[in-house]
Amino acid sequence: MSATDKRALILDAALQLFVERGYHGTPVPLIAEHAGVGAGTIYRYFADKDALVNELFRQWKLHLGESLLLAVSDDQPWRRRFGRLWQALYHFSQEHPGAVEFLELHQHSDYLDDASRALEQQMADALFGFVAVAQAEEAMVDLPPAAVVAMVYGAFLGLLRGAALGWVTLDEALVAQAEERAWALIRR
Amino acid sequence: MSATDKRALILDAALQLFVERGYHGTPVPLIAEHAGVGAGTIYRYFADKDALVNELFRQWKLHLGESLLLAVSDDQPWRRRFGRLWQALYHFSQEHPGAVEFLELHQHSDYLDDASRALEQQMADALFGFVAVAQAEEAMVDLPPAAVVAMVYGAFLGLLRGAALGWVTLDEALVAQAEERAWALIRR
DNA sequence: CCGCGCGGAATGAATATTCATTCGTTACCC
DNA sequence: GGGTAACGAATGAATATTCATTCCGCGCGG
Repeated sequence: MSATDKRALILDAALQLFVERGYHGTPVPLIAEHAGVGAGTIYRYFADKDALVNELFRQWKLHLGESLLLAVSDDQPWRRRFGRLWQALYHFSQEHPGAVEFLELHQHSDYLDDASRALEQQMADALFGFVAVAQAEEAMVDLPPAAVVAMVYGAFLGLLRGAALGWVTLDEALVAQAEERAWALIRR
Repeated sequence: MSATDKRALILDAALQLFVERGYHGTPVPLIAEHAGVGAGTIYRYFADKDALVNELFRQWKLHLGESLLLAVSDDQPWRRRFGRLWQALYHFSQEHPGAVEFLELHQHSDYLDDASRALEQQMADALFGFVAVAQAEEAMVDLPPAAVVAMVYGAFLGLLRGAALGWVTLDEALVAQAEERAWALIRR
């Protein structure tokens, strides 16, 4: 097993546990156990628990950000670009279970460092920019871009949360219907 | 100072700290300090930290649930009933800062007891029922009621979160515009 | 080929710290 | 003065982190 494998095992175990129990609710030795490594091994790869969670945050924030920006970058009608964004969000959440939820965990984030916060701001600004351009072309409702992003992203997170609680079953059909409604939310 | 005052001080301090730092991230002595009481005093009013957080949860869940159901109970057109619901949510979040955020903290809730979970289910079912009736009268889009609630509530929480992060400024005007858009999300 | 020895990786028990909870004492009210 | 409420230092359990030791793979000499 290569070193990078072990590092990835630790990050994967931490992701799952942080989502299930929160950062402060997850003891480091439990992460080690789930990753199948010794507790000390974690400290060969990460300076401390804070460094681990920040690296996890940046990794997934970057990955998700890239996926969303890629989805939106084509030169297409706005309705279609929005559809690609919504679908990208859905597929990302299915391919990487827990990652989106983890990224949203961080209201409670004494532990996020400056680099992580800067990255979050950067990703947010990119989305705000997307909305601003659509508004300039009169394709999107004229609210503050941040409010548009907040409502759409919030609606999607609500669905994820409902799925996690067993209130709804997310499948292609429901997500497609939800996409229609989310578009109705923001179309001009 | 009466005993109930002290109890309320503890609950208020705990609410604020749990929202800022999460349950596991908040030491009991810190709650005591913020409440202006001794650490031991907390244990005169609550059996342990778990009992405290569960009581807090039930108190606010019940309070919010009552406000929302009251808003929706009038015999009015559906658009108007929805508007009252949305406004009730907004005013509640402004009058009781942190309470709505706190209630949403509890994905990570090893610590919620059966009574708290039952109450949450009950409140959710009441909202689902409201949606189901509106759907039966063909006033609301035909998604699973839980999905409708999840998206609308999610959109509102997104705005709250955006406000907390300084991305948007919530005021009457913005909330009214957002209400329009949220209605567009769910109207038939 | 085989076995020996070296260096880095991994380990997990031991340590230091943090935290929930207790309890002996003090302060206050009637 | 007796009883109740409050306090916060003390206690023990839980947790993050360290570190002395073991393990493992590889090269080299016989």
